[in-house]
Amino acid sequence: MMKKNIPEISLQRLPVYLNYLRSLSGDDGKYISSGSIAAALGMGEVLVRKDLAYTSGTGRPKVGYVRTELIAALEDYLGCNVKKRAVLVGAGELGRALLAYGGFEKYGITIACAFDSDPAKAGGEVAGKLIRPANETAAVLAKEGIKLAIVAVPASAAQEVCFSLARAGVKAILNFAPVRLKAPDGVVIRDIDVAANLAVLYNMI
Amino acid sequence: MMKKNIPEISLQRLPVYLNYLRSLSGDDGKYISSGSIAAALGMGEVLVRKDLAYTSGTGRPKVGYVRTELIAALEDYLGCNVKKRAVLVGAGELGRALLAYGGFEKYGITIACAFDSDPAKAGGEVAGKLIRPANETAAVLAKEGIKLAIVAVPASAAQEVCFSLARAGVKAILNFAPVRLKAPDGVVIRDIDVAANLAVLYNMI
DNA sequence: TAGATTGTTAATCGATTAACAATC
DNA sequence: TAGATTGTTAATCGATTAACAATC
Repeated sequence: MMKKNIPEISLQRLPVYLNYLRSLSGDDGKYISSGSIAAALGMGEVLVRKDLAYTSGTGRPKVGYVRTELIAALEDYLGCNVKKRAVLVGAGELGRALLAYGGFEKYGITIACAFDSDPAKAGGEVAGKLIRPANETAAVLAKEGIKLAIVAVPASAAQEVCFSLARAGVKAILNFAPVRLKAPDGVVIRDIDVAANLAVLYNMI
Repeated sequence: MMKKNIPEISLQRLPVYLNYLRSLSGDDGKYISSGSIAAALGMGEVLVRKDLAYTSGTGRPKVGYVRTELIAALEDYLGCNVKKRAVLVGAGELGRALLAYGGFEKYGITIACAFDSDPAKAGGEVAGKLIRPANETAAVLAKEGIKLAIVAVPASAAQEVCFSLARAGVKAILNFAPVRLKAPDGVVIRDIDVAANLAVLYNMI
């Protein structure tokens, strides 16, 4: 299903490199080596080179990588230059915070609108984004050809929402409800359970 | 540093089991087998047994695990019954959503208060939780002996915030700023970059 | 008892790291 | 040229899965 033959775990690290490279200013020099990236991020330098090799961001022995070229290679590989639209389902506290969050644009992703099953919320707007009634979901997704969704509904509703999104053509779901969602055929899912993450950290102290 | 000798990756799965077991109702039967847990969560059954063995939630051949005992073992192992306090730094959109989020209580974690460097926000309240001025951070953390923090400040400020939290005695940080934070000695960090997660998903379609 | 399920030991698989030849 | 750095092949490490003995 994955278009590219990069291991998922390497793919997940690409945004980390991209963020770091973007955070450097012009006067950090034109070139950057895998060793200095690795040191800054606390990783092994061979790992960095291997990951970067997947993006075909190609370095030069002795000098390293041209920072701007590497950024461009990563952006290109990750599809940052492809305009994509996503929807958000569940306009509760977290949902509204995500609607207002501008960080998706870095990756070429725009949140088109939100859906909520509460009629009292429908019609409202957050950060200029309309909250629509849940029963319009399938129609809007089909009409706009949207493939990405963020789920921020209560745990009890999440799996059902996931199935309807899949029926409406969604191919990737980022889920914030604290349930492990079963993935419908041809749909990729990533579950982020914020509270569980903090609980796990506590156990690592 | 980790108190227990469980692999981190197993530890991260424990909340998944716990959520699933809690979601079952009483009339799903007294016993549950590793096989049925595995099937429900889409994982291997040996993996489930190995993970559960770390919690000493011990099963009986032929019958499986007593669901309530297993839940108790997981809660106990994860420290859900130990009352813990956390603070939130950065009361922006996401920060305020997290302040209002009740999901931490499942793991025995209470968010005590928030801090924000914007004087206009200080003094405000979200879900009954006070937003205090950033310059009170060290004093409050020391006084309350708080070890857990959630960081939801802009990327440019996150590393500095991380260092001050560490100086003030924080041992674990859940970071939502899109930067890989360097971990001060004795501090564990988990970075969650929401936008990057969605971008990665798009590349897995 | 027979059969189902656990817990554990051994085998496999995949990811990371080490070694090193290529090269600018 | 010599030295630094890349890219790749081989070795290591750790996690998952398979096999199976123990047992209720």
